[in-house]
Amino acid sequence: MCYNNTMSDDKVKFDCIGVAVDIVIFNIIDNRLKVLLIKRAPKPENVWAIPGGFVRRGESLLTTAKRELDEETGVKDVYLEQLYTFGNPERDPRTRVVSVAYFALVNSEKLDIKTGSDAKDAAWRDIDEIPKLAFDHNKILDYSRQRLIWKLEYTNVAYSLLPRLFTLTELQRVYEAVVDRKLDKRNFRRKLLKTGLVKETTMTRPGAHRPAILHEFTSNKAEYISNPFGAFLKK
Amino acid sequence: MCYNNTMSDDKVKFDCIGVAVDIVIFNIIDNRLKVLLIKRAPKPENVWAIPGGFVRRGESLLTTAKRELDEETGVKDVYLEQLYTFGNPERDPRTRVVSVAYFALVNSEKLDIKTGSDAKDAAWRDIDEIPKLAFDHNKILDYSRQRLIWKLEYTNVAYSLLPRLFTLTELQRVYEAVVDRKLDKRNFRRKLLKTGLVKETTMTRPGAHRPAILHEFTSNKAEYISNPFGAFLKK
DNA sequence: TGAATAGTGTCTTTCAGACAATATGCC
DNA sequence: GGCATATTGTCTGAAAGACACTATTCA
Repeated sequence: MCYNNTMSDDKVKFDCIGVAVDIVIFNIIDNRLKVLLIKRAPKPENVWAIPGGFVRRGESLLTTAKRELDEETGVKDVYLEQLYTFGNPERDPRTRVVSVAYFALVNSEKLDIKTGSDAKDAAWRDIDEIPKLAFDHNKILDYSRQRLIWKLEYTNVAYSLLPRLFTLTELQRVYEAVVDRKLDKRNFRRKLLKTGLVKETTMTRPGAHRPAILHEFTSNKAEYISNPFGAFLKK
Repeated sequence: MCYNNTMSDDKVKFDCIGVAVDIVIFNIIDNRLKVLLIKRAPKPENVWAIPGGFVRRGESLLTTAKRELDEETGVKDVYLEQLYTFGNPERDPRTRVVSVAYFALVNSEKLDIKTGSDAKDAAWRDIDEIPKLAFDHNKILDYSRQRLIWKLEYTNVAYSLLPRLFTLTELQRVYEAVVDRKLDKRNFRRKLLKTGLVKETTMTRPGAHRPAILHEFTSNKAEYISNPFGAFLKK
């Protein structure tokens, strides 16, 4: 049992439960959807897991998430939102821990994967090649995958997964990687233009063949879009 | 600081944080969307709040939510889902408490509002007449309102807010109460039929005028619907 | 000029949104 | 028959979904 320290008629008594924040960090590498996994140093040792740690005194949940994210990837100011809270009594065999899961979207432009004190190793793993993870982390990952699909359907967060300048084909590859399905190029572009999500620049991507026009997002703030992809991304 | 009780190389150290579950309980009364509020007996005293309590040893978050719901309303087997977790360090001035908010949908058919030991008083309050609540409960309520709208757009959970048999006008009133806007009767029914959400029965509702055909839901399991209201319920 | 990728338009069907008259039961 | 509520259909514009050819650059 825990108690707070204030005067007696304000006394609060409650069971002692650890509160942790775990983060699913998504990235697109080589047109594939990847997740950052770490190999745990603490128990359970040498098992893959998603990054996370306990909430510290005075930290909000979001602050904890940002700190963990910075420790693992060295990035700040990325897309980050709360996902779900997992609290089954047996989810951590060591002691009672409630995990508030967050999910983050980063792009490869200026990533810097560190190996923090908590982790022996870190690696980007393809979403379709996830090993058995510690605790209930596979469940958390399933959940975050669904959320990501939904986010691409109804918001503009795709900007978080790409560098500032990109081609329309690259953007389509992001959507295809997330929904795990080929999309029709003409319909995708028609739909995309209606959303007002992106605009052309005057630059092109030099390549082996016809150069593609580079685009940028009209907004780098997370928001709902006016003509969401909704049904378009569904089967 | 808290520690678990196992052997030393499994030792886990973490700050002591209370984990509570608070529940937003929605109901439709007289065609208006209502929320169950309680008047607190513990500090802060005599302030309205949404029902809730600490997670007990061995309880999952969902179990806690079900227990609280039963204590407050006497109902079981209602629609209940996790909403969001609120964890700002200052949200409870007594001590550090993280609140996992749930939201529940009940119907008036067999409600039994109790006054539990924690609450001096309980009342259904109109969603548009919510007083200043304890802690950050007003924020929780705002959040749950948004979630409810979304749920009606994309899932069949409306069945939770109505008795087994209902008229189409009554169902429309539920949607109107939630989105807080009048809907076109013909378009609503056309859209509704496409969803496959409801089916006719052979019974009618006796009344002062032309009787309406009673309908029932085709499914009483929460699920996404195939032709969601989506855009229809938006402005 | 051939290879590879970028970019573009039409047709059909379905859905959203606006709109008003008829049907039925009760008194 | 009058009243109150229940029930039903059409038209128009927008979006979804299927589908194939032309344009440009480089080697």
